[in-house]
Amino acid sequence: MEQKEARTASGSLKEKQRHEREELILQVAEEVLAEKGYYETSIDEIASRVGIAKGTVYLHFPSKEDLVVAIFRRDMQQLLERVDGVVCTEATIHNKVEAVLRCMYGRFFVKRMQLFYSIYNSGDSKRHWKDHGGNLGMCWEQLAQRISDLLEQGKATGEFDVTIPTSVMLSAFFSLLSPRSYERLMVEGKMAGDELATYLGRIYFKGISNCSGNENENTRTSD
Amino acid sequence: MEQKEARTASGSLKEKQRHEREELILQVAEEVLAEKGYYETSIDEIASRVGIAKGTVYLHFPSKEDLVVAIFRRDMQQLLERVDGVVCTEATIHNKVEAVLRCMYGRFFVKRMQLFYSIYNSGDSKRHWKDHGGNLGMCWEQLAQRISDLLEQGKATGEFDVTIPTSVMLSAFFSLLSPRSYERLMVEGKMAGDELATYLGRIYFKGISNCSGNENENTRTSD
Amino acid sequence: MEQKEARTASGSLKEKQRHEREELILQVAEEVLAEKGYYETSIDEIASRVGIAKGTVYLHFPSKEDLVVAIFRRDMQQLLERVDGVVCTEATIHNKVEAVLRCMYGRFFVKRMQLFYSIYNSGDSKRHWKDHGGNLGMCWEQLAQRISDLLEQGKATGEFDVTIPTSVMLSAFFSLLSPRSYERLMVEGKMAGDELATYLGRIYFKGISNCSGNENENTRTSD
Amino acid sequence: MEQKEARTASGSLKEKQRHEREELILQVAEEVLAEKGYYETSIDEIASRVGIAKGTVYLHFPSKEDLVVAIFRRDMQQLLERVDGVVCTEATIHNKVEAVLRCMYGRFFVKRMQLFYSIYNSGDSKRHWKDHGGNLGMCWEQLAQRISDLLEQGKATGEFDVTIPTSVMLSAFFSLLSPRSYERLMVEGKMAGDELATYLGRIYFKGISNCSGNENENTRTSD
DNA sequence: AATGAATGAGTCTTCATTCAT
DNA sequence: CATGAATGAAGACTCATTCAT
Repeated sequence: MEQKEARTASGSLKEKQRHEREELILQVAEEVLAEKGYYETSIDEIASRVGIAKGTVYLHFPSKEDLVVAIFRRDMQQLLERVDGVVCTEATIHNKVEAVLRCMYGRFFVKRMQLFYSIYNSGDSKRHWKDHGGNLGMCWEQLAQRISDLLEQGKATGEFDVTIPTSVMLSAFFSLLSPRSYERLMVEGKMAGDELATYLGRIYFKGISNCSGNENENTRTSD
Repeated sequence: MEQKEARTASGSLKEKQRHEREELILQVAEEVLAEKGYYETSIDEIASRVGIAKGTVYLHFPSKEDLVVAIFRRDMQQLLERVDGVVCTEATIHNKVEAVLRCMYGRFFVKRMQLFYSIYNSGDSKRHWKDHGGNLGMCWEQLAQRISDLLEQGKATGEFDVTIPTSVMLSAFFSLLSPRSYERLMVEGKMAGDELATYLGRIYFKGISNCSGNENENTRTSD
Repeated sequence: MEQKEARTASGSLKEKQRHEREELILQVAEEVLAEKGYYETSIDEIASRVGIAKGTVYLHFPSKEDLVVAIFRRDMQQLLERVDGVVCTEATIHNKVEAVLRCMYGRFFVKRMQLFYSIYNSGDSKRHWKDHGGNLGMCWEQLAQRISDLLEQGKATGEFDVTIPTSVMLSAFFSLLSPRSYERLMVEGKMAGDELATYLGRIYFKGISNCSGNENENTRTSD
Repeated sequence: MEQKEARTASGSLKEKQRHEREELILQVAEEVLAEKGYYETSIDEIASRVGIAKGTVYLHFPSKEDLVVAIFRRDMQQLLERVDGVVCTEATIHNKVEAVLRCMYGRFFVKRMQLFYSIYNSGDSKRHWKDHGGNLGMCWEQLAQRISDLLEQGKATGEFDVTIPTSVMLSAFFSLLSPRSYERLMVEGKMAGDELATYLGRIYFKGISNCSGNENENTRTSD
């Protein structure tokens, strides 16, 4: 009864609460998924870690898959925003790409990226995620497109090596660090996330740069 | 007494057949696993694809996990042998590393590597595979050690950039191509496996080479 | 706030229902187990006899073993309570032991005891039930202790034969009737449960009594 | 070829060997079954303990059940022979029954009896063993008959209490010691098998004897 | 809206039994 | 005969999903 008074107000209030809860579920789910992997994570665990009932999760996400897809999308959105922010800058192409690299391999996103990798590379991805693939793929494609564009521009300005296909550059960019390797370096190698990103960047950019790399050339001619 | 010869003979025959069957299971299992991932692959499916009964699989491998571990070990063994073969060569360090790279990313091994990646990076790997981890890890460590050694040697000869930690070089080497990216480039980009390996090699070696990469240096100092 | 009361109320309601369901499962399971034995009883059958799904059983009992252990415990508890009730009485030692005997071999408990016997004597009990054995054994020990105490007291008062070790008396007490024999006598011999208990009691008590039993003594000395 | 020479001779030789092997299987099987129980014992284990192939067991016994039945029968046969030997004696009825008791609970047979009990009382016996039940039951009945006769004779001579039904006496006789209790007393109580049998005999015979058991009578009148 | 009990399809695994060699 | 590889039925257990409250 007392709820009737302000239906519109409570509507937006409820809406806000709903959104907050959804966000919380996404955060916790991402955490658990990153920790245990898709198949070892049960809806039960997510719900209990959030402190809600299992059914409530289904009130927000129609299936486990959809939950994961939502995480993908949310993170991709964030990443895209950051990337777009970078692209609009007045910096060098090289610096732009490097900034993007820092986004993805820096301490902030690497956890999320790990999750994507583990699911995206889990073999069954083709069939299993096809239904949602449209959306997922679209997000991913957008990101890939942004980076591709940057790489192409870099080639145009003569910064990047035109003899290497952009698609390969792109793949290499995405593959620079597997989740597992990351963990190794961070935990066993006690390396800071950003330091790592810096090193990887150096390898990558020297690798794709247009510099002649003449010493290499010499060694290469020897075979 | 006369049975003894027969026994050894039939023993080796049986042994051979057993080994063949086992090999067949391993092959098919590897295939299915690569296709569907660990969790989406059921022993039932492996068995029916091989054309045998479920129980027969268990005759050779005491559990699903053991089956996967056996695949790991077998492939690692092969890879290690190849790598060792390469290491013994009289080639440049650079060429040796490149040869190893071709092993791992060339048409032959990439499928296997994909499986390793998908399982190794599946998040729960730490806990789930620990029991067998000793063995698996050992195989993997051996491989990593071989490559680390090569990289260190390359640094010593001045071929590789000493300012980049070997561990990072190693990780980058292992991560050059994620299974998913590979598939993309092969299928959508219609790129030959070896061609791909060549491009990746160029990026990687230029990336870790000791060349000054002065253009890059210039752009880098600008930030 | 208004939910809090409801929550407690509904909590206890749910709790009650849960308990009822659990009790129902225990009853049916006990029945089936007694009928078919541990290994021939499948969770599926228990569930379908209760009229619920297999999973529901696992909602209450984490494993088949735990289900059986729960039955054990529940029945032991009941039995212990009855025995304790008897022990507190002002009756003769003899009468107390007889009352306990009636508990165990009377119509009420004999079914349950049968189940215990069949599992307890199933050969692999040592290994198989060890984990829970702590609890189970404890219940059983308590019962055994009560009866041992009574027997010792009986010896002290001169009612029972001090020349027979209490441990043997105890074992004989527990073994007075095997489940199978019970069934025979009840079904084929058309004997009432309590009548049977009376006869067994007579044999047992005369057997352990301190009476000289001179005829026997005579015949025994003849060999 | 060399086998052809003495087909008849070898026939009986083979026959003997076959019988020896069968006996060996029975012995080992009995051992394992007593150790692990029916359901926890696999044909595989029996075969490997005997040192033969699994299939060979099936050459002698068409099924696991049949193997167990054969053990039953063999042991029952032996027991019956001993009992018959005892019955033909010129001893007192009491002594005869006691001798039978020593057979069953003495060190020699108790292991076998344990196995019988555990299977016979395993709940599913009715349905599960029905096919063979005819035979098994027959053996058992014969034994029961012998003992019943003795008990009846004892009643006739006034040695045993005529007010207790023979069927109850018989059941009590068979139930005097459950396998589990036996183990307890032997292992924990460090009691010799024969000593135990003596104590049980004393309880049992005093229990079924015709002695007035006046002290007991006194205590009994007190309630 | 939130809950969490109930569901049941799907998986791994075991083992008695068969049969080609 | 002996073998032991192959079979496949059966059972314990999990967990995403549904739905009555």
